[in-house]
Amino acid sequence: MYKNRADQIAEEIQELVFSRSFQDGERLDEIRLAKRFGVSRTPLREALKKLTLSGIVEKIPNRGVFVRQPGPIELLDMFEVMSELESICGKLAAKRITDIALKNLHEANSKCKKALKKSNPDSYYLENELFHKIIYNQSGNSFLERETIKLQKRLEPFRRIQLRFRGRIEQSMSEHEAIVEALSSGDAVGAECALRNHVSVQGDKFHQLVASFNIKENY
Amino acid sequence: MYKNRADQIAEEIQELVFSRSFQDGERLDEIRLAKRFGVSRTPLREALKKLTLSGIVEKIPNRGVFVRQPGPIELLDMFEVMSELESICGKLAAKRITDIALKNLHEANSKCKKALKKSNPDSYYLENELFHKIIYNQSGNSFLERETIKLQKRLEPFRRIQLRFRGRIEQSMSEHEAIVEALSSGDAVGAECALRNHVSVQGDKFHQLVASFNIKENY
DNA sequence: GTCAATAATATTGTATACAATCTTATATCT
DNA sequence: AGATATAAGATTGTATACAATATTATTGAC
Repeated sequence: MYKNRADQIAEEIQELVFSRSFQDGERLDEIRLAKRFGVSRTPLREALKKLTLSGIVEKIPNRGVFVRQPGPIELLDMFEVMSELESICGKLAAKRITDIALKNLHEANSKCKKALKKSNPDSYYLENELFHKIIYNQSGNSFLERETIKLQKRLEPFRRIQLRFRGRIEQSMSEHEAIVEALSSGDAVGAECALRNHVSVQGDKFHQLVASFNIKENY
Repeated sequence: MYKNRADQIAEEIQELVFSRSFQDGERLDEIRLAKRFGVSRTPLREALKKLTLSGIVEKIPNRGVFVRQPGPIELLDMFEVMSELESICGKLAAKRITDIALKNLHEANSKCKKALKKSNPDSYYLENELFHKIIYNQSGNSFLERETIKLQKRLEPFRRIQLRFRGRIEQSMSEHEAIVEALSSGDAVGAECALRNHVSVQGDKFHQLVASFNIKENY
């Protein structure tokens, strides 16, 4: 899959940041990381550059690169954009979705239901991801699809935690029904609203998001 | 402003791509470019990596990097997203804009009018950019602001050409009035629609965009 | 004792040299 | 003559060495 070690290392470091192995504000020492990954500074610097451009780390000239976890405010901002992007995808998809994709969407939704019955959050997350990706794709706008996926990836760790809260999966599932319904009947406004509401962080979800900051996997 | 030569070179190459000094599909030879800019391959590769991640050039492993000008379809996709982003900024700004910013918005709009009277497209473009940036900023969402500016920059060369078409500036100006009106009265839906319509590429604008592909500066 | 200046240290930024990989051309075999 | 295999060439990818710059520590003067 990967062609060069640099991109591979970028992904690995990103994982370490997402999993909080690297704390916020921590400096990423080029030389130490190079030794850790068994490479020279050159590919490691390329990896750090990539992470800098995607906003996961911050580079201060002649000082070093530092981990930059989004704070609550920035995270809320990102979720706000995410909900708008998804709602746009839904709006466009309502008018553009193909019959085949609609069938696949139903199928993905069924798999979500099965995961819910087995009360398997991880499985639900995966099936849910496919469900949403079908909608991104059926927006008929490749650029929008790519951008939405990019942000989705960045928010993934936080969404995953959210699904762990009691009742969240059930609520998510019932919202899916409204989305499918709207897309099936070509109701652009309905799809738009259903998706915005599905993704946006408001009410209880806000508190859950803030709470997720302090969650330790131990408990 | 710049700290390292690599980022500086990235901007310069980007300019060359935007100004079509580098044709679509053209290979960017690392060694030749390094000589041209008087640096070694290392900073030049960093520059190319940056451009790759922003999508301006495409990197094929072990083959090289190639200029990748968006085709008409991709460009339409990007404009569709741009109009939606702007409309979101407007929707949010309608509820969040400060009195001071509203005053600045009026002022920026006045300057646009002056540029229109002098029939100075370049001046109009600059003032217009400020006008829009105030709205992005007053969305109260920093992440949205950054993302919108990023896309705006990428579409800049095309928007600039569009403004050259007869009557386009006058039309743009009258649309501004509706935007200011909506934002002043806190009309979220009005601002949303006005901005989407202002930016989206439809009708005549579509043909102008397609036509701009074949425009030579000589004529 | 405190402030400033200079030296020492550490870290990033760049250049060059080398290795790996892919493409292309040529030669040989069927 | 065509196809395949091998070798030559070109280009990217990586390692290492060096230069520039910023930070910190130390020394000296007031």
